[in-house]
Formats: sequence, structure tokens, C-alpha cells
Amino acid sequence: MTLNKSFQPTIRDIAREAKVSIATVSRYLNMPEKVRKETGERIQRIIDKHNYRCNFAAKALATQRTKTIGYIIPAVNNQIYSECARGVQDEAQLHGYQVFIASAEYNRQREKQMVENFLERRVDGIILTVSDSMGDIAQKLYQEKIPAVNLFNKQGCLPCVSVDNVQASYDATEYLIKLGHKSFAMLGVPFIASDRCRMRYEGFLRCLQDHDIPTHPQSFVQVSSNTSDCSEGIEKLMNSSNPPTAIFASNDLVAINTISALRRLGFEIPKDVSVFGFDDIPMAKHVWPPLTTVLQPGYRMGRQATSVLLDILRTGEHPEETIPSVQHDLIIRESTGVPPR
Amino acid sequence: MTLNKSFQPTIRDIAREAKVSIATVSRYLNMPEKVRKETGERIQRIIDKHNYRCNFAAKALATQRTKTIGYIIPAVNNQIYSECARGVQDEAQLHGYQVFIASAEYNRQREKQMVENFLERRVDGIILTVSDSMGDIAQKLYQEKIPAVNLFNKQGCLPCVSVDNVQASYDATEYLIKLGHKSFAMLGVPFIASDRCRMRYEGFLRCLQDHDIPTHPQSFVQVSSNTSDCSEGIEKLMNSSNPPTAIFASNDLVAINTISALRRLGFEIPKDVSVFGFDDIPMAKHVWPPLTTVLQPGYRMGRQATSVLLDILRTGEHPEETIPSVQHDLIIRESTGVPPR
DNA sequence: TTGTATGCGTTATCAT
DNA sequence: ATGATAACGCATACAA
Repeated sequence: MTLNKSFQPTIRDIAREAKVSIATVSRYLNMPEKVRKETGERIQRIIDKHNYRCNFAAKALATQRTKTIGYIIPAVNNQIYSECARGVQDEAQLHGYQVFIASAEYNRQREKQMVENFLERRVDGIILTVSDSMGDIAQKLYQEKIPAVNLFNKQGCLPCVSVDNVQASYDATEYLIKLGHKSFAMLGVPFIASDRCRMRYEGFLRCLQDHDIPTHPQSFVQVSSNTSDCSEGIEKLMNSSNPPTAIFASNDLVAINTISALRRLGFEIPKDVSVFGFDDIPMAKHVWPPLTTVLQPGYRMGRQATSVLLDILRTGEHPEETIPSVQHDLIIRESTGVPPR
Repeated sequence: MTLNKSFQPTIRDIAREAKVSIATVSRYLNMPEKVRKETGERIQRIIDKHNYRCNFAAKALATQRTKTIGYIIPAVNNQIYSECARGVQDEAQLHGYQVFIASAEYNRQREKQMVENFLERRVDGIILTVSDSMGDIAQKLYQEKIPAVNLFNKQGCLPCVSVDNVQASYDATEYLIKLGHKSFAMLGVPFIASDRCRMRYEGFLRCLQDHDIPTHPQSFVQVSSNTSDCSEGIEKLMNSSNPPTAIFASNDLVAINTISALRRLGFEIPKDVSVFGFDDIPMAKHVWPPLTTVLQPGYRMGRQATSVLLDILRTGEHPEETIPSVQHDLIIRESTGVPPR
């Protein structure tokens, strides 16, 4: 069957058939109370009959507003971001906004491209969770006065909703130290792909230093950001002269892959090696052993970031005060324990 | 800082400053070879200088095309759909299309609302993975001649990219039967929320009947579709007069939650109960025990569905022949085994 | 309460 | 190679 034309009636068609002007139809659509009840009913009948739908592009052009917000996430397949996306969607919808979700797959080029795309589409505001450690994107948006907020990590002058990444990592590391561990490693994605990872490494290092635990260059093992695969990295690490008894992973996905890799190499968790994650994605409690991790309340953070953005859209200005950090929590499960003696 | 105005230059501003007509600017933007090189360079300089960006709404209004496709998924937090979304995005981008992803969270009301929203936005085509067991949505799109394809399960007359859900479930069930199981149950979301689940139940039932295994009303246990939580359901099931030794779950998320619930109740997997999943999400191999499941190649399916849709957009007609089912596979891991004696 | 007319930022069809 | 101008579908200020 051919379907090339798909005729869509316009406001003009409706007006003609209802024997009113297009202004009246428009008025009925946007301020029904301003049109006589009887007239409105007549219009509505025609609308239903022809399945009329307002043309978004025309409306956006006329009103100069799209009622749309753009949301850039690092990866669709990481549950922490989908949790968050749910929050964003729910809060946005509550206020009549639509959300355009785009996944950059940890690629800085794509991030820029998607921001550019959002701007062409004239989204009313943008929520950003990007790598972009230099903060170019954030700065550009700020300069061009595009309403935007950061989520999960702050960049430049944008308002930001996130946990204190440094402190959270510090806390996690300290927990491992108190268990008696003396040899550590952190696994994470390249800093250039995730500034969150850099901050978490900072907290990790700072804590070790505060406890006079020597750090060495190999203490950070880089994994590929898109696959989270870390078999080779882990193998090299565990065969080194000073293999760690505790591993801090930059997020749960990395942690889960780390555990799998370790077990393939014959290590038992947590008897031989403890593994600490970050995020507390829904899946964390289902893997084996259940993952000890840092909780970030993704859904709530998504809602809050959206709420902050909508405030900016409403008031036309950035919030006066910086937003306090979101509360993080250590969720202790079974992937961590005392070190082997 | 206030940011209420954010002035965006138009094609007119560029034209004036470049001392050419807006037609020339437009031409340069869309068919650069049709404008003198020197003029083009001058225009480009002005564009860069002012950060000009084409107004999407205006362009869409003038061209009557949005270069956008809408994609409705049942839930963002299920990795099978995010895998798939990646495929859709990649294929779409390859051909200059953008993707609007919307998650309906297993809610029929929201599904309709999001389709309506897509239509207002005049997306060029729609990819649908919806519950809507009656197929209203699919039928409506078909009638209104909106280019659309189904993904994961067929509805109405739309072309569809999916595995053979009935056959795949049949195969999985048969595998369990051959292991020696005699008492079965299936866990799934309400049929009204997922037609895929209904089809999988059909394959499950048909296989049992073919092997003369009695089925009873309790053989289907319904779990809440949004949380996948099934503690109560499992508890009731295992305390019944004829507790199953094998459980077929309608998807991996349900399977993983089922396993957790069973273990909380003291059952060992697969020693006491075997659990079979559906999807083979990336997480399936990391849970404990690693999940036996039916593989659906999500990423490839996403690409294929998009490719089919783009073909329709290009040719203006639905494909002549029905698309052959995508190959499924049984991935045997450790959550299934012989029944206890 | 309703209608008329203008503008929103592009593309596209003519001219030149 | 470039310019003038009419759509595109809606909102809105102003008139009636």
C-alpha cells in the first residue's frame, strides 16, 4: 500500500468548516473560556471529525517557545541514567514539557553535536550530564544565555544537581581502609570521557594520602568507556608485583564487570579481593556477590535537576545560591570484606 | 544572572551583514555548490561570527519534513530496550535522522499520549514497541497513513521486526521438559501491558500441551509490570499444593527478580528450581547464577527496524513481503538444571 | 464574542 | 549566480 501523502488538516480547514475565523479556532484551542460555549462545541466536533492536530513547528515558530527540554546522558545502557531519565520525564511532563533524550555514548564529539542539535531545535532548556572535562559546552551555553543545568557533575558556572563525588569516594575508600585493606586500586573510564570519574579518583587518592597509604601510578586502571570490559586491565593488575586487595570502581557497571573478570581469573569475592561500586543501580543487589556501593538517588536527582531548570525558565534567572549536594549513602552488601591475611 | 532574551540571529541578519539576499544564504546552507565560492566564504564568516543556527521549526514548516523519527519503548530501565535504542539511533543518524525516544512505562494511556505528541511534532515516522494488545494505535497509524513499524511484537498491519515469540518460548519450554521437569509455572507482566508476554505464554502453554503435561490456572503468575517485584507472587506459588520445579519468566528482569525472591525464601537455583529468562540483557551473565535465557539481538533489531522505516519513508510504500522473523537463540547458563528428585 | 492582518524563520519558485 | 516573494500553519494585537 502506498502512503505518500497523509493529509493533515490545518487550523484553516477547521475554521472554514466551522464557519468561524482561524483566530477563533486558535482561541478555542488555547483559551477555551474566551470563546462562546456553543461555538467551541461546534469547533470541537469538526476537530474530532478530521483528527486535527496542532502543527508543532508552526506553533513553535509563532510562539518562540517549544515547551521542550533537551537531556544529554552519557549512555543509555547504564541504569543510573535511565533512572534519572524517568525522573526528568516525570517532572517535565508535570509542567507540560516534553523531553528530548540523547545519548552521547561517552563521545565528546557526539556531545557537542547533540547540543548543537538541541539548539537548532530551540529547546527551552538543557540538562547536561557530559564528559567534556574542559567544560566548553557548559561555558558556551552560559555565554549564549541558554538555560541549562548540570546533573551528576558540575562544570563551569552552571547550576548543578549532584552528590559530592569527591567526598563520596573518600567515604567509600575510608570504609575499605577501616576493614584493614592496605593495597588499593581504582578502576575507571578515561578522565577525558568522564569528569565524574576524575573527581572520584581525587577523593580516592586524597583518602589514601590522609591515611598514609602509599599510592603508585598503577593504582588507576583505565577501562574502555563503552564496553566497561576490563579483563585485560584486571589481569595485568592482579599479576603485578603488588596486587590490590581492594578495588574501587568508578561506577557499578565497571564494578560488576570487574567482579566477573576477577572470578574468571579464579579470585573469590570478597575473600581474596573486595570490590566497591558507585551508583547503586537496581541491578547491584542482584549480582553475585551483591555489590557494596555508593548510593546516588537517580530518580530524585532527575526530578530535582528538572525542577531547577523549570525554575530558571519561569523566572528568567539562575538561582542565587548554589544548590546543596545531594545526600549520598554507603550501601554495604557482600562484595567487600576484610582483606586476606 | 538574568538570561531572559538569548537573541538568536536569523537568516535575515546574516544576509544583511553579508550583503546578499536571504535566498542566497539559504542556498549556501543547503546547496553550497550553487553559490559562488567567494560569496559562500563571506557568508560562512558571518555565520561563525554570530553563531547562527538554522531554526528547526521554521525549516520544518517550510519543508514539511522533520527528519525525525519517534520511538516508543515500554520502559527505559530495561536494558533490552536501551540496546535497541542504540541501534535505532545509530541507524537513524547514519541517514541524517534524529530520534525522539519516549518511554511509556507500560502504561497504555501514556502510549497513546506519546503517539499523539509525535504526530503533533510531525515526526516523519514512528517505531513502536507498545502493549496495546488490541492494536488500536497501530491501526490508527495505518489508517492515517503514518509510516510506522513494530519492533518486538507485531500489531495489526504494520511491518514488524521481531523474533518469533511463540516459537522461542516453545523452544525454551521444551528445553526445560527435556531436562526432566514436570511441574511448570510462567511469570510475567499483565497481558494487557505486554502482548509479547501473551505470545510467550502461548508458546509455553502449547509446548506443555504437546508434551501432555497438565496445565492449571495457577501456571501463570502475574507480576507488577513497573517494578518487576514478584516476592508475594513467588511465595504464594511455592507454597501451593504443586510448586513448580521450573519457572519461565517473560523477560530477564522478571527472571532476575524471581531468582532473588526464590533465594530469599531459601530455595537454591537451579538445584531446587530452574529459572529461564527472555532477552539476554547484558546483565544476564553477571547475576547469580548466570541466567539461562532466550537471546534477542536488541541492537541489530533496532537497526533493522529503523532501516525498514527509512525504506518506507524513501519509497513511500510499505514493504511488499512480510519481514522474516529475527533469529532467536537459547543461551544456556547456570540458572537451569535437572529437577530435584 | 469574533474577525482581520501581520509576523515567526525558513524554503522554493520565479525572475533577473 | 543572485534576488524578490509567496507559501508553510499558527498566535496575537488590534478592530469591529
